Amino acid sequence: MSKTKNLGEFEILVLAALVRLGADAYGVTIRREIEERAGRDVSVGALYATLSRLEQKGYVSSRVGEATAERGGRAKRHYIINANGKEQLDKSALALGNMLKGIGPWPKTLNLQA
Amino acid sequence: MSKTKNLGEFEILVLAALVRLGADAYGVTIRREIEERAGRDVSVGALYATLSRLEQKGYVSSRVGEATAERGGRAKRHYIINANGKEQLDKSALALGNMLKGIGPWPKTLNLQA
DNA sequence: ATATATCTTCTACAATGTAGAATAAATAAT
DNA sequence: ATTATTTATTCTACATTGTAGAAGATATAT
Repeated sequence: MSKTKNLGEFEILVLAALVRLGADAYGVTIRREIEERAGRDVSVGALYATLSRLEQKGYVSSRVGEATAERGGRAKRHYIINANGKEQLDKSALALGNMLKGIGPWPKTLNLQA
Repeated sequence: MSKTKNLGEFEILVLAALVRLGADAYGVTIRREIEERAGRDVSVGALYATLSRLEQKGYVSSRVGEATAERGGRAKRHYIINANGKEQLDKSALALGNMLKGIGPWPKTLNLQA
């Protein structure tokens, strides 16, 4: 049980995207996942800065991938959330969920209400 | 439809507390609501600074209450979320919900999964 | 070699988060 | 009427997180 440090809102979105994407997670896909699913603009600078900070805190790990791009371009840096990061994400999600449930209305597909 | 400006994580908790508390919302009760329900320490300074900023942005309104305390003490400042603030809160909740749903597990009472 | 495509890093600043001391303003006690 | 006590807000100072866009790196295509 590591120390809880209160993730920021954007950090939460990024960590959630990492969980969703699994092995496919790198800059471009993470950005697209958040923009599409959360309906929110994401600048590249904001994304990488946040990923870097999350890595410094030990919540994610990264490795530079093989240069297997199909049409040229720099190699991808793949990101993966680690146990510590998942733990923080769960805590933040639980706190937010407890505060937000029942005060909708939101679409049925969201199902935040208890 | 006013401009969306991406609420911070703590701002979301505070606005949600205002919705929950309704007319009973003032410093002490807001703080207690977040500490109990979100399971998170809240310093008085952090809370009032955030309330002040939310008011500046037009998301909440406040008024100093009558001096009807039963055992002395300064008058309360009552806070109320306004339509603009509720709109932002809903957007943030929707974005977070869409990213977080299905990646639990969380307690059944949370029901974040779709 | 040079162009083009893909992706990450850097720089600089704005906004949000945080804690604790200080202050204010009411009633209660002497 | 002073002083103590209680309740609550405001102030001060700084740390952390959020943000955008330019710059740089590195691959293939021409």
